[in-house]
Amino acid sequence: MKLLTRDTDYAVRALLAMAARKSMVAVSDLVIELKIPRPFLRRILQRLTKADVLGSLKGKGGGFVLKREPAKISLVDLMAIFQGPVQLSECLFKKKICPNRKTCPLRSEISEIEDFALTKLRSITIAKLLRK
Amino acid sequence: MKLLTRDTDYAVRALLAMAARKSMVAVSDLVIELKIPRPFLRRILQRLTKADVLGSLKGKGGGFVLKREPAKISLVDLMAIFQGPVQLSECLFKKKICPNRKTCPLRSEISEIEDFALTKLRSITIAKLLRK
DNA sequence: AGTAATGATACCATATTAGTATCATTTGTC
DNA sequence: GACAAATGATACTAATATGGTATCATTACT
Ligand code: FES
Ligand code: FES
Repeated sequence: MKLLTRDTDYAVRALLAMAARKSMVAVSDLVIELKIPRPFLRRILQRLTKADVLGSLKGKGGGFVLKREPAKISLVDLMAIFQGPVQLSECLFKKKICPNRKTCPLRSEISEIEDFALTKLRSITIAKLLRK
Repeated sequence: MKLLTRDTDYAVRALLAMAARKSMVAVSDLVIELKIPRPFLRRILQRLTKADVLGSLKGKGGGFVLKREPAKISLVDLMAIFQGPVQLSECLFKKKICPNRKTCPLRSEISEIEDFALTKLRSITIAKLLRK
């Protein structure tokens, strides 16, 4: 089971590169550095901009900048942006097996897994990854 | 993120039905009870048979029976059969970010998530689900 | 022999993921 | 103001995974 999709993966790499520079960067530059297909990377950065993780400047000399602190960008955030919210606790069996969700022992186990995963994933931030 | 795929889901339901009966059942009967498309269910049961969870008997009066104890059939087992082994700790970033896996702080966090999930999922067995 | 079952396998349909292409809009520079 | 260099928006194609179907061979009971 894949935990991260490729968008998320690329987003992390791009953010790491940008966090290292701190200044406005054009996609062209990042493409050279990261070797990610240009239009694909563009779309990813645009989504990050919409999500307010990046800021952008149009026109000549424009590009993208980090807008949020690296310590405040975690894997869950990025997963949420590119893969939808991390929720493993959706009813596994679509009501066929457990009659009511309140007393379902399955749900409680799954919820624990989710909580655990969320905590861990939240602790992995761009800042943390940068320190290496 | 979907934790279980539909095959797994259906497998659980079928196994529950079979565990309740304990005798040889033909697909036709299960189809009526479970309302799962017949050829699809057939393929699922065949895979379970290959995995030695079920036994089967060909020919008239044949069908499938539970071969393994309900307490020894867990969600991880079924996930492994239908979705491949549960391993979340595959290197997330394909070597681009962490130079060497041994000292990777990410890996340790992810491994913890995986261990936790595995333990929980292993504890959910057909027997346990049946007790309701 | 005939029939009712599974075994094996190939096939089709749909959804998700990965990646591309294009045109509009903004902005700095001459 | 014209031009060039950037992003914004969006629509499209390709590849893969999932969900589901169809078919024929094989086995076994009657
Ligand atoms: S599995 Fe859905 S409520 Fe228990
Ligand atoms: S993310 Fe792959 S080794 Fe750290």
